[in-house]
Amino acid sequence: MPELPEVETMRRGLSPVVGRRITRIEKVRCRHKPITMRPSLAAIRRRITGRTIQAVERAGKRIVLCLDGGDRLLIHPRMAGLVLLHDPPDTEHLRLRIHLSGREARKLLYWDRRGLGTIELLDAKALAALNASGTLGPDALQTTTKSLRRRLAGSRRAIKVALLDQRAIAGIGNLYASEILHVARIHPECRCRQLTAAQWRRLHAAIIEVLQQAIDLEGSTLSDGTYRNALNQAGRYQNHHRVYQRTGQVCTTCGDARIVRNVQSQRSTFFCPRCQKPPSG
DNA sequence: CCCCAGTCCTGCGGGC
DNA sequence: TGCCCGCAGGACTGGG
Repeated sequence: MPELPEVETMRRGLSPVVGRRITRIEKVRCRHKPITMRPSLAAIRRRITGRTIQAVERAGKRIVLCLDGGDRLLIHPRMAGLVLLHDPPDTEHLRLRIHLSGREARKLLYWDRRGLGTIELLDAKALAALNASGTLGPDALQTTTKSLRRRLAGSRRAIKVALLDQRAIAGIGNLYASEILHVARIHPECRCRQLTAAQWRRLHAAIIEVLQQAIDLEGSTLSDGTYRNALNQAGRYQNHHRVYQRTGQVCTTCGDARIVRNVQSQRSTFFCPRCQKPPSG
């Protein structure tokens, strides 16, 4: 499931497309339901064919292709989407080929096993409106202890649930939320309001540490094998998971308690009951 | 403000 | 062996 580290890895892998012109957008024949595109594929095609990709950025869990003239193509892989330069995992779920000028890396591919991903074209005005709407909070890697507190400390929500709120902080998903809280030694059911100054500092440090290490190891490829980088290679951070999908296994930090799974907001949470003390009261 | 259930979508694994 | 069901969860929506 692409979260910040996986999307950042994809973004880095896409650097060869910078400076290229979009020559053709090809919808791949696919037996599955088409993915959501806004506006329609035809309209996107009309507007961006012939444009040059000036930069590849990331906004939370979205890849942003910055085009000359100010338009932005936002690719949001959601659960099972990949943005690739070569060799998709299979051809059955290949959705889109964006043909580019130049000699190498002439195709930017969008592959999506579940089809939950979305592709949106925004002009400068729509982009400004999106930024103003607060739909997408500040990037998790750009937060400070102070900004984290300012955005979350007043909430009555459990910290695990709040970390998943992209309006508060962008980029953290279900996997990294559990990992981050374990590093920070904070129980996932602690209410934001009850966290101490020391806990906020540890939380911020853990966000940076976990996300940065995961980026260094090119993200997590789970047993379903879906996530790959832009060159269709697996990540390596899954070998460093402390709690995620480790229910019943001994915690590697305390070497004593076993990892517990519970459900918050209909989502699995994993934690160590010894390292992460439950909230008092 | 916040919570919850439902929705989108497909593949996979468990149970029978 | 095959079928059905539930699960995976990011983001959004509608109702409370």
